[in-house]
Amino acid sequence: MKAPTSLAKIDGIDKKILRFLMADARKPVLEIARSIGISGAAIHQRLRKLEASGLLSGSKFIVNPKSLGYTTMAYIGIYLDKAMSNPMAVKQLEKIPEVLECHYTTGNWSILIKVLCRDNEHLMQVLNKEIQAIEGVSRTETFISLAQQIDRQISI
Amino acid sequence: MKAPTSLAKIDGIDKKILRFLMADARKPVLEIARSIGISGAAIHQRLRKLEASGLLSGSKFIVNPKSLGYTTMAYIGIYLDKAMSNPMAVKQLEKIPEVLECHYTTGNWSILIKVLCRDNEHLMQVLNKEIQAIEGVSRTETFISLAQQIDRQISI
DNA sequence: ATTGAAATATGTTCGTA
DNA sequence: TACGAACATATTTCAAT
Repeated sequence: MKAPTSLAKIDGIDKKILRFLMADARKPVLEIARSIGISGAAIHQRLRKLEASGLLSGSKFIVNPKSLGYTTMAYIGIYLDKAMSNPMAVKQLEKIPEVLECHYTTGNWSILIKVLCRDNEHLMQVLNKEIQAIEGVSRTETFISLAQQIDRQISI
Repeated sequence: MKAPTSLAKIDGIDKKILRFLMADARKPVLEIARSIGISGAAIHQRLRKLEASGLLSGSKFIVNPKSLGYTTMAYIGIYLDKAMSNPMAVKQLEKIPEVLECHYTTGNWSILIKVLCRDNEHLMQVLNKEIQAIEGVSRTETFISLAQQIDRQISI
């Protein structure tokens, strides 16, 4: 992945290609080619350019956490002591596999994290034994997601 | 995607396959086969089973929003009037492309959303002209993400 | 930037163990 | 489940426009 120095210029064909692949990363380039009416080689070249520009940062298989028994998602706002630097806290949070996202935020908290746990009991363990155990964490506020109703990427 | 009726049973080989594909959805199955020392046909068969079980819910190309000029991410807690039902609000939020996630949460707010905007001004527009305009939205609290320091899926 | 064609590699199915 | 072989597709490169 390259850090973008300037904005990527993409045209309508790029957008069509991206929309296909954002929905299904394994869609064959030749299928896309037939759908939008240009050659496979052209798409291949465009994808190389998009990747080189840093606009494409890879692809992922999506696993359904519920199939693995992970049904409890929550956001946790974390208050940090002044003494505790954000990077130090993040380093500790990285070691906790249940922490899927970590944001350095404006507002009440220093940090907002998203965690995924098997159930409420597991969430409680993670809160009490993992998060609260981090030095510098003074207080937390937890918001359990009862349902995730929207989940998507930037619209192209 | 199938809703999981029971927990998926996956073994070490399944995990290895998933780890490869979660990191790079386009990694050729035959490459994975060579890496872990079983035949491509076996992996193919396992992937079909994992998909049928609902554990695999597709794949995505990841686009870097910064390359498109989207640099401001924020979480917004939304207070809904009692009269406004959650599904009605979600229906309106779905129409706003800047809204990437929407959670029905416990705690202070009725809804927590994640939005992605070009800049602070764009965020302000979305807040004032889109979110606040939704009937039933009484108040919002915004937390801007100054930096996202962790972003990953469930660990397998 | 795009194309078609050639060479290489992969996806997919199937019979068998 | 896993395998290998056979067939169908896809990826990748390249010379030409």
